[in-house]
Amino acid sequence: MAKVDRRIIRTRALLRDALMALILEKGYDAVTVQHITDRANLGRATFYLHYKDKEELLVKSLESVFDELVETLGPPAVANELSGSPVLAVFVHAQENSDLYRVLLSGEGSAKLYGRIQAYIANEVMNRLFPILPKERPFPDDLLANYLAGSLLSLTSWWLENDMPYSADQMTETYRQLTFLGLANFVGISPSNMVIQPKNE
Amino acid sequence: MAKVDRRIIRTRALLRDALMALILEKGYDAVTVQHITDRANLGRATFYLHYKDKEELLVKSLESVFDELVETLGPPAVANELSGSPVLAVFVHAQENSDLYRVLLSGEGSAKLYGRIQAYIANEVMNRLFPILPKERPFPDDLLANYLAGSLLSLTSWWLENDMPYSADQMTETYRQLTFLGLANFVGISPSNMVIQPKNE
Amino acid sequence: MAKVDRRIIRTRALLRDALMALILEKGYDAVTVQHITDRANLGRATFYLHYKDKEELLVKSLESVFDELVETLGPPAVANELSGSPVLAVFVHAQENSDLYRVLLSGEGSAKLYGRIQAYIANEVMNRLFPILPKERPFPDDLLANYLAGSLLSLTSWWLENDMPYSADQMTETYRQLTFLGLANFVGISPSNMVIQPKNE
Amino acid sequence: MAKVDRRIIRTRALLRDALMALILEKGYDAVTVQHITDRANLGRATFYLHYKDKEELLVKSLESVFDELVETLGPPAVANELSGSPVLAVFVHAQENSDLYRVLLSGEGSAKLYGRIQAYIANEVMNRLFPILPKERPFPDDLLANYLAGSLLSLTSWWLENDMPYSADQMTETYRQLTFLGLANFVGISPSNMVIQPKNE
DNA sequence: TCCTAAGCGAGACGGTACGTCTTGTCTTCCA
DNA sequence: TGGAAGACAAGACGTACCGTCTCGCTTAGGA
Repeated sequence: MAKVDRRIIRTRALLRDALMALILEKGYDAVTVQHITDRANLGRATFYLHYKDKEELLVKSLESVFDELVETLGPPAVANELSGSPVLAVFVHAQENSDLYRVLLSGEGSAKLYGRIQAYIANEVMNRLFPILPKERPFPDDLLANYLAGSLLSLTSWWLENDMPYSADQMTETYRQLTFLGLANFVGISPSNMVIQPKNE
Repeated sequence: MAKVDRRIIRTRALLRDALMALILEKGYDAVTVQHITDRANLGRATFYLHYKDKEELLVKSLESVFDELVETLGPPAVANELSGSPVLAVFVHAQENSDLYRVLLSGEGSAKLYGRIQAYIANEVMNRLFPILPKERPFPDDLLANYLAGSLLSLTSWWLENDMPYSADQMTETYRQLTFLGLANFVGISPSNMVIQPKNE
Repeated sequence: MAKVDRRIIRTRALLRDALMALILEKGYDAVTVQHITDRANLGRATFYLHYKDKEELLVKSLESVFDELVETLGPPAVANELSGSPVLAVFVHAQENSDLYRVLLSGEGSAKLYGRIQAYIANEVMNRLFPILPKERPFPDDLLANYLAGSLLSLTSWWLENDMPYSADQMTETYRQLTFLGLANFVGISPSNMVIQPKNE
Repeated sequence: MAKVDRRIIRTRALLRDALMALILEKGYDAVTVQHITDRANLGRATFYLHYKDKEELLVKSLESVFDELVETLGPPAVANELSGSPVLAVFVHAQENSDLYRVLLSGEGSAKLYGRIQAYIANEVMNRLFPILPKERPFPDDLLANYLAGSLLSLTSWWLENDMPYSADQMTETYRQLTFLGLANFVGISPSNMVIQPKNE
């Protein structure tokens, strides 16, 4: 078994922490490898012993952050009974790591990253929500998963950028109302120019 | 009045076209100023006579693309009666410029860009939709606008990445159903773990 | 015709001078490109606009130094009558550039360089001396040329390393006596163990 | 007395052999410590347990090669009667180790090395030749020793680089003729521009 | 129609970051 | 204790872009 040198653990933690701190300070694009290693008190060459480039460090580092989130969710099978809403978990996690999320979701994070997070959430939606929905669904699963993930991230972005004016519970409820009940329930009408004829072909 | 040299028009058009072509070929980040000017048969220094950097050229260039879209929408005031759904217009525009949208929305576009587009759409939503909604709305306007814009972009992304398996009309209807009628209308239930108690404070 | 930017001339001169100064200070191997450009007040990248690496700068720079020497020799054809001894010219040139020669010939210069100089001199010997020697020569021309060049450099090395205890004239005469008259003329004997039987085959 | 671990002997031999093989393959400068230890199947750190750097290993290794040569010469005192020409011994040794000499003398060897070998030979010349020469000598001893050593190395270089077209005996004779009898004996003249007036001061 | 200010091509230059390579030191384990 | 393995700091390498800056050429549009 590959026994990992304890120094490696330490070095990687230093790099991860330095990267996170620097992203929050100046945005992902503006951070250089030199900055990271300076902050971590490591040689620049050492960086390359562990990661191919900035991107790889970021991805590996985020994995550990999101692994935390996934752990709080528990196994998909029993999620709906035991562990409360996974949506709530996302808002809570975002609240606890608000600095990080703020950077990732809007402004300075790389677009690749945003897409990756959305895909990640969409995947979780598929695993957790769909098993408890009726078999018959009028839309393709991945369309739906993508839509729900995108909506969730939009709300989260707005929430963080406006300094979290509501509680995580309230945001969860808002999300539920918007996605499950629909706007019509609240505004009373479907505006006329939204009513279009189904394409006849 | 300072009459603008025709060469300036020409040069800027060449730069814009070169940038667009190159983004489609290799993604925004991978494009360099040198690439752009090579493609446009211009000197690199010439680029800087017109734009501060790649970003500025991109933004200015996209403006012209989206101005096109806005023109098809017509003035907000009469939108709901005359010009059909603005949502449909977005899907149609995305279809007509699918290569461009694909790059912008997923993968290689800069995150800043994505945010800017979302904000742009959110703004249009505010201008066009809200005047025809009831005055009383249970959510903050910008939350709603952001949510609707995010949902629209999510659907558009999914659509383009899956090679547009539906018509623009169908996507518009899907969007309407999801956002206005809500998921509950289709799946019949609001899953139990989504029902949470409003925070009492 | 390629009109060379005057800045280029200036930049190359700065680089050459910086290299020479630094070689004298710390030896060729210890000089880095960064050192050179720092000394020359130029950006490091600028170096690479002009030379592939340190070696190329050195070679190109030495060419200009030795071109100077060759100019004082004049054309080979008339060398023996008009311009005095080319050997003397070498000693004089070495004296005038003693710092440089000291570095090149012993110690810190690269071996490649030493070989190149010897080859250069050997070539000049062929061009200048052989035309005025009798046609019949008992040794191959390049053996002889190499021998004479090597001897000359050996003497020059010794001379410089011992702080030039003789004049350039005296060194020239010494060289002439050793190579043309031979040791036997001065020590009277050919030591017994040097007398070997010609190989009969 | 500290009995030297047999493993140490073995390790050093491996390092020496690896270095020699690699120098022949790619030249001294291009060889790295990593290359050496890879070839020797040793850890890189092990190298530094035994030698300060590449240079030290080289010098120590060459000592053993040249110790061989010195052994064939026997003690200086009786050299002239018993052991044949030391010059011949050099040519023979060079022939037997021609690959090594080729690298050391021309092209890729370090200049420091070349100088060291020349100094080594000059020293032997002083010890072996001068005792059998007349007391009165018109040139400083070290000038002479250096000259003879330089000439010998020049000839050896030429010989090896031209694939040894003559026997070691013939080279020895050539050397004797050139250095002891002088060129004048063969070409008949001392060219006019070599005749210079002694400097009167 | 000329002339003059401008646009432009060409490319040198100072910078900054990159990812790679080598060196020499150190520490931890194994035989 | 000698050696293997390899983490690490240091720092040079050559490359790639960036944005700025001249320098001349050419050319459009006002005199």
